[in-house]
Amino acid sequence: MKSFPQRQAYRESISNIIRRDLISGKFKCDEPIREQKLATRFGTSRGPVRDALMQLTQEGILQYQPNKGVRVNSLLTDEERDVVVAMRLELEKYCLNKFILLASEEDFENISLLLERLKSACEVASLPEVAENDLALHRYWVAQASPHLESTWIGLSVRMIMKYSRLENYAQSIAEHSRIVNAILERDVEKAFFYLGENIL
Amino acid sequence: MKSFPQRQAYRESISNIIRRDLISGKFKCDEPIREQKLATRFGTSRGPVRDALMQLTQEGILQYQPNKGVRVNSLLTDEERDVVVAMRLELEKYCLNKFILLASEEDFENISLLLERLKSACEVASLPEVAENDLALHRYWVAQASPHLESTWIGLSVRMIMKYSRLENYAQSIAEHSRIVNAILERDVEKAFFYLGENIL
DNA sequence: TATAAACAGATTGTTAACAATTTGTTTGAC
DNA sequence: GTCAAACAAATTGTTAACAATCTGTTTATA
Repeated sequence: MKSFPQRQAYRESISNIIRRDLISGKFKCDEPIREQKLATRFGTSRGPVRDALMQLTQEGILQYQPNKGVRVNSLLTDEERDVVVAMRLELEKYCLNKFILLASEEDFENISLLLERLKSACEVASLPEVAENDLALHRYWVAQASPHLESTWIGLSVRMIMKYSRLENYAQSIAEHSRIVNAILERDVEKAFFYLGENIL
Repeated sequence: MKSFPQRQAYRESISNIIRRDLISGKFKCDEPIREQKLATRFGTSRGPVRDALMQLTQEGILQYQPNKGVRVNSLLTDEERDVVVAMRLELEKYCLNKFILLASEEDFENISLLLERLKSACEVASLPEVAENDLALHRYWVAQASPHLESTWIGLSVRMIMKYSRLENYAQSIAEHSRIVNAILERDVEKAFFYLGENIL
């Protein structure tokens, strides 16, 4: 496990919150996003907000136009989503394999905990929370296996979820992730790959 | 073809220049990058420079630490590079196929021009220029086929090149890209895929 | 009425100053 | 001399003010 930086930068906290709002559809598509409004909401000046918006632009969720600010980007086409799915799967398989080979007991405890959190979110049936915990679980093994590729992974995953989310079927989501985590705990790479492929599509 | 935004934002121009410097290795690995220094160099204040640095961080070229600024990120491992190659190939094949189906005469002229520029850069044998024109050519069909995925593509491609560049063999680079472009002009998808696969590895 | 110019308001872009943090150096005690 | 505390310099983080740009409305003119 890695220790957190002393103080997480404003931009990170802010972009995380805005990203959650975007995933849960709190902003309409093409609706302009105003910096001052967000600044007052977060109790900061426009600077850190601009940073956060720019980060989300780079992730592909928002679209930037000079002198006009950012808007919610249009969704991926079906074909683009297929490509993104393939890329994410490629990336996550690599990470999952490496994670299984190197994971410590502490890692096992952590993903078990993250799985429990996902189950709780599913029971409450709150879509944004389910999405957040789903991503957090996957993100764990990506971050452990390859910090280099973590931000690439986020961009792919968030846009995948925004385009079309299978998360509404909560029971299925629990089942799929339980199978993946079990395979990891048994250090069974092939099985983990199989269930991951069933989950990411 | 798309028209450019009225005025390209500072951040873009600046990050493009810094990216080129990074590709050509003007910054040592782990060398800290100072905002003020760049600001005076570009004749602006630190604001736009911070934006540019943040964008490059998001692309994975730089690494950010709170209160410590950014440094040149460590290179991908061999395994990570293989994954990135596979992802980029997946993405670029999709774009190339779509581009071949939809390209206009003007598009053909544009990629022919970009190919000529690449040849010129190869004759001058200036590595950073070769790299820039190589990327510019590929970027053209990516941007035309899928603006949505353009920024994802940049991140993958730049880090691929930085890890290990086959660009030193200028004659080969010319040959490979000529074959790809010819296949495009003939609208021969299979052939284009084949030569693309030989080029991206 | 239709069109275009002029204006006013809102919003983004940039800058410089200030605050907070880190980093390097000096100082002092042992 | 070694170590640690205190200080100084450099650097990043944040803010508020100002400049430039865009957007919508009013007004003048034909």
